[in-house]
Amino acid sequence: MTDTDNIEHILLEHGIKPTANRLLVYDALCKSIHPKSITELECALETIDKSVIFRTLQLFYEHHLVHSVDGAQEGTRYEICHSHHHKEYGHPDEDEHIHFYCEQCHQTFCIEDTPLPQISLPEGFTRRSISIVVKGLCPECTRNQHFAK
Amino acid sequence: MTDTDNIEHILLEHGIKPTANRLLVYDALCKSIHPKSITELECALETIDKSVIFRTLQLFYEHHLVHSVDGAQEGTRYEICHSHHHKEYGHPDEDEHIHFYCEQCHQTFCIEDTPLPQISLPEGFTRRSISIVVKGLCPECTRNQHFAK
DNA sequence: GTTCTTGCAAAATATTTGCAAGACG
DNA sequence: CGTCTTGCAAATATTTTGCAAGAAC
Repeated sequence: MTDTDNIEHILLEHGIKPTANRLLVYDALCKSIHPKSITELECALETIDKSVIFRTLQLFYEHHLVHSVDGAQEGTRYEICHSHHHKEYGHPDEDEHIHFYCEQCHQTFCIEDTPLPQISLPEGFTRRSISIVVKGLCPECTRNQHFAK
Repeated sequence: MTDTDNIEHILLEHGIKPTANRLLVYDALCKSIHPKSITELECALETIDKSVIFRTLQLFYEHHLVHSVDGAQEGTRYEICHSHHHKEYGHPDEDEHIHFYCEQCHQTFCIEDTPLPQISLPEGFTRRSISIVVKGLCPECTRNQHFAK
């Protein structure tokens, strides 16, 4: 599905020149269930420098190829944007979804089942994206919490 | 309103010993419209070391005295929690609200008018807090954007 | 005296930029 | 050539911890 040719095609569609590094970064993001931080990507892609990863993600973000997730610790995380994107500023992507950050095990989960709520902003604000992060304990840590009592 | 005696009272109510530094940090947060980062607080409170501010905010957060806002850049921001708090884990605070982060001027706004949407999580997750950050352009930057065209 | 808080220093982590060499067209 | 991309180094920024001195009780 997401083989090299495919990714190449996707990048081109978004106006990004498909270099080898970019294909690798995209691929790594695709293969992950959880959104990934720059550091994690750096570990997964030992051949690529973090500055390149940084600039790649920046590029991807500008071209609506990834979402950014601002979990609390360990910096921003990124994940592939699967929807059709909107080129005009002010149109949010369609596949944005809620994230859950576990304060115990520090993992970020994608909550895809729950629909993104409709949020109306006061006059004047232009929306580009939305980030909803619920924090607390994930199922496993919730269970452990109970045992601890 | 939020004079020293008052703040002292609030801290005590939340089980926090009201030291001089803590009163100052609380006071600084109260006086700000926008949520503040550790760095900003460090500038505003020149007498207090950032490690103390860090630990103070951590303490406040644990005791539901502040919310944390994960705007993209410049790290986490904090703001006073005005609602009654819930001591049990899993009860979100009541006065949480949406934030807007301007990607142009990098300012974080509190959107208090818009009600926080009801969000249901899958089974097993325990919620502690929720952070909703809409990103885009603030009214002023939106206006400038138009002129730029 | 024991515990908690503070300030300083410093480690650990994350983000961001400069620049020269190389790839691409 | 001229532009874009890369890798390395390094500057910045941010978060976090260790520890010893001092305050609080």
